[in-house]
Amino acid sequence: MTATKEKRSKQQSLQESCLLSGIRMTSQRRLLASVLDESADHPDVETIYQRCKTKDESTSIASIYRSLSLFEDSGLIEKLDMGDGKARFEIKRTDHDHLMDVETGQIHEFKSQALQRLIREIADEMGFDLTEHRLEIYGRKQGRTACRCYEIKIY
Amino acid sequence: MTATKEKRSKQQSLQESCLLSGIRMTSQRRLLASVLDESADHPDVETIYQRCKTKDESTSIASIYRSLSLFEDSGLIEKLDMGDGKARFEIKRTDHDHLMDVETGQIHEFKSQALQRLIREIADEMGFDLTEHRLEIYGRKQGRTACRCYEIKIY
DNA sequence: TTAGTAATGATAATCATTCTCATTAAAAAG
DNA sequence: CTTTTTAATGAGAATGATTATCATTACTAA
Repeated sequence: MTATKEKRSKQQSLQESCLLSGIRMTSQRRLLASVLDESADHPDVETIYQRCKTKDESTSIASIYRSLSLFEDSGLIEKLDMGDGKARFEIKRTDHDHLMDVETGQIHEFKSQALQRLIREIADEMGFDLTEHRLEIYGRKQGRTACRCYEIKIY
Repeated sequence: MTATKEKRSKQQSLQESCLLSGIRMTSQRRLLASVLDESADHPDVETIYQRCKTKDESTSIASIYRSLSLFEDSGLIEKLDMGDGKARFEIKRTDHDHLMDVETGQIHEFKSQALQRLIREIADEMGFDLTEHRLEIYGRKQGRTACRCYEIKIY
């Protein structure tokens, strides 16, 4: 298990993947793909929209949603659910999962071959071919004391 | 790893857990807790609301949301995200996870000690104390052929 | 009982996402 | 390289799940 801190490898850009998937590439989709290619974090739709708008003022949020869905349906990007009501996206890499710091909200990526293998085995034992999985681990940094705010009543 | 098909064991009802957690129990919360106690499936909020309404016509959807959040914040129930926009709930049992049949949408539960252990280990290796985790496996029943609809072009 | 506080029901407000539709751009056909 | 056909876009309206507001009701603690 190794934490992955390095920036996304540009082995195959999302733009290229789109072409290989036979997705008709328009200037808007090219822009969106490039923004996602350059995002090493896990931006929500509004953030993605703003990043696109920086490069092309005429960007429409409707097209962002439409294209994100298209890319997702083609299996090129992945939707993350981090508890808040907002969808977050990243280029799909089936080789890693996420751990979220419950105190700071920071998202950490990690890879575990053992985990990937075990999940596949479980699906198999249940008579299913694994399509994909979604795992989010929530944790608190060790050595930091839990400090939720409790109301203290003084008598 | 064993699939759990039996109905929820009534070892400790949600109603009891609420009392132990110091939650003030009103008739509405008692009703909601009993409805969840009797639900062996993974109902969404609207369904939960309807089930409560059957037993008490005056039930308000606002209170359902409020009480579900309260129970969840107290760690007594768990919110599931199955891809559609609706939150689904079940009484929290940290000992099992879910596999979703991508064809039928049916949710299967399973237990895996190995998986629980591995997730805890991963968090630990990354310097975190595991708070909880959220795992959904998606799969296709073995022996069933994938049949997405492709447009076929005839020349 | 009687404050004082918290919970409820009804409904309005919010917010992420999806839909509509007129316009524009791309692909196919000539 | 125009014309025709089809798909994609932008703007904004519509939707639908969830949350907030507020007057009313039900607990709790003296």
